[in-house]
Amino acid sequence: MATIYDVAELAGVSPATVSRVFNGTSVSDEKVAAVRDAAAKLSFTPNRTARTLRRQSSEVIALVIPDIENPYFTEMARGVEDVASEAGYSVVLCNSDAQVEKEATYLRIAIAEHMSGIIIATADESTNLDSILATGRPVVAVDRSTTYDIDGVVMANRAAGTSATKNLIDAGYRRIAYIGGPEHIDTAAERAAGWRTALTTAYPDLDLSGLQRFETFRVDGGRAAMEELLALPEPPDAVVAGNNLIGVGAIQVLTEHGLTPPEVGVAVIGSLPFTTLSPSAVTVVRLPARHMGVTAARMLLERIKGDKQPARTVVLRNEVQSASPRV
Amino acid sequence: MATIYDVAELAGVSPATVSRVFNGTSVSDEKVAAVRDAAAKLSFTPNRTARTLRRQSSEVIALVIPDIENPYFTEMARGVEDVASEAGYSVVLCNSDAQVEKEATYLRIAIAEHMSGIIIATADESTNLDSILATGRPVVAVDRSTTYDIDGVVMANRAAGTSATKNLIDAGYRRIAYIGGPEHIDTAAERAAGWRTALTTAYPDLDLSGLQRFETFRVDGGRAAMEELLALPEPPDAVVAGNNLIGVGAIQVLTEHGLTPPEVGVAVIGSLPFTTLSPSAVTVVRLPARHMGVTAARMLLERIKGDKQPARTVVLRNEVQSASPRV
DNA sequence: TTGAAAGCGCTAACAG
DNA sequence: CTGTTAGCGCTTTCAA
Repeated sequence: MATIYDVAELAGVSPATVSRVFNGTSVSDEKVAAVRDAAAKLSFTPNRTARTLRRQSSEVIALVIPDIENPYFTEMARGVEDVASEAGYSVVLCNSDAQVEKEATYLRIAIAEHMSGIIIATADESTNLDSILATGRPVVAVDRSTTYDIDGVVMANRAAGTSATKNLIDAGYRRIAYIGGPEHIDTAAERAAGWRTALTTAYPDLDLSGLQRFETFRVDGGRAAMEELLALPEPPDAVVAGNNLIGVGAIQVLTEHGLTPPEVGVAVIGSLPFTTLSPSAVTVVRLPARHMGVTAARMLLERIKGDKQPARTVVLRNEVQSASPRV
Repeated sequence: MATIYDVAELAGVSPATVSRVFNGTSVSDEKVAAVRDAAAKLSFTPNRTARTLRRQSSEVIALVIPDIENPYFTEMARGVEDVASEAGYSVVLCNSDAQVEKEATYLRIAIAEHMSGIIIATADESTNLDSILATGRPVVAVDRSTTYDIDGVVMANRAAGTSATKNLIDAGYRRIAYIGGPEHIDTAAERAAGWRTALTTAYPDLDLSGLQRFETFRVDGGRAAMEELLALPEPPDAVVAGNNLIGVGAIQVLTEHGLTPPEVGVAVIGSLPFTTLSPSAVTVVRLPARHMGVTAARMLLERIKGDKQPARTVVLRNEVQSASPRV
């Protein structure tokens, strides 16, 4: 690997000049040319590690998510990546697997590797951001809010819960169950609150007990909860799924029981990019995951550049795509 | 940020001793204790950048994939990550977006950041690995084979094409189309070859012209091709999808046309983790993506540790999950 | 505009 | 077992 010294020697200049050429500070045209020539001849690539050590920061941002296999998060990652790479930053994707310890490890690595910022969808409400914040690095929370005073981008979760439920109500369903993620994740709690409000407003006398399930935000969570609901003495006639994967699990179980969607109403909070369902069978509250990633990345980049305004939280609107009316 | 000098001073030892404590070389028990104490007091985290610069290698491996939104690749990433983090390595996920230029950028970063190895599913047959190989870094190819003499892990692609097709033949279909990825990607070509062999063996007089489509390995590719096939004067009565996303697209279009699967036979090469189809409607050739990631990571780690045996290629067997027989 | 020189924080000889 | 010391390759004052 050629170093800046090799290039300097070949170009007949000082190492400092080579550095300047690669960092865009003023150097005479001839020397620029000479340096570029020499660099090309030696196929020189600046050593980022050395630069990082010297500068105490690197053009890398960490994106920490709880489930890399969830298309919702990969779609978000796409958004982050597009903005970041546009700005010359690379993105390190870290999968916390919804475990606080794994997450802590990645946070430690982010510090030790001098990464310049973090975008994080926390694993848990117990995620500790103290040490990372103590280093002064900007952190943007996505998808889930935190108790810290930092920038955030979230979905309109309560509204999502409400519109999903209302949609089902308008379609004529009544006993509408809700399957959400872990209760202590605010995203899940908010969506559940939206469901409860919509339902009790429409049917004040409906007994909600047994109709609400908290599960993992995964396909198996949706499956388990749906099986339970179906086993109820008085099963629901519709269900709101708290996220995309729960929706998939619930629909799978319904299908297996011969209850293909409009028969039991289904509304899913989150898109189902890879379903093969007829698009009109299920109500989908689209969550703009890519947009969330884009927004978070932009905010982070501004902070990295030194923006000092008070912490902001952006709430992203969602869009309901109704199922066709029940026949 | 505390440095080893701060820790050394507080612990009353030399910086070298601190370094030794954190790298597991022999230090007397008392000093180890003193150092650990001091480190804890200062909440010291070793600076990885400095270590990397000094050691000329870091415990980071790059995983370069063409589509981060494809569950096949994220499942693989999971496998890589599990093995890597077990061994104390972190994984940087790089999305080449099937573009050779983006891929080249990431490869350059991998060098410049001293990453110790690369696992890559190449974007294209024109991917150039020369410079990365010139640095002596181990590279493992996954999913797609390359022209380089390096380790690889691939699926039994031709066999996958054959069994998918045979399965459909056994179910009584005859005009079986094939929708695959770009012809110049060997994965796609091999699967197509398997389809062709199976079909011409069973029906030597069948005219295959028009029945074969090369598209992008994405949902829209599957959709477009399926629409074309359906518009044929003599449309196929079944279709083999060359990967999971193409399968999703094809099934979507069929559903929209009222031709739900067993009506038109469908076999998909690759799993459909998020479909809501009744599992018995479609034949799935399961590709062990996670296992591919695990295998690749293990091979890479061995190479990093200095394994010098000749390049190996591992071919992973797949497992067919048949649709129920046509009624 | 350019060069000399001093580190960034760590590791690895080399002595002791 | 432990300390001293010389860099890894780069950036960035400070002078010229």
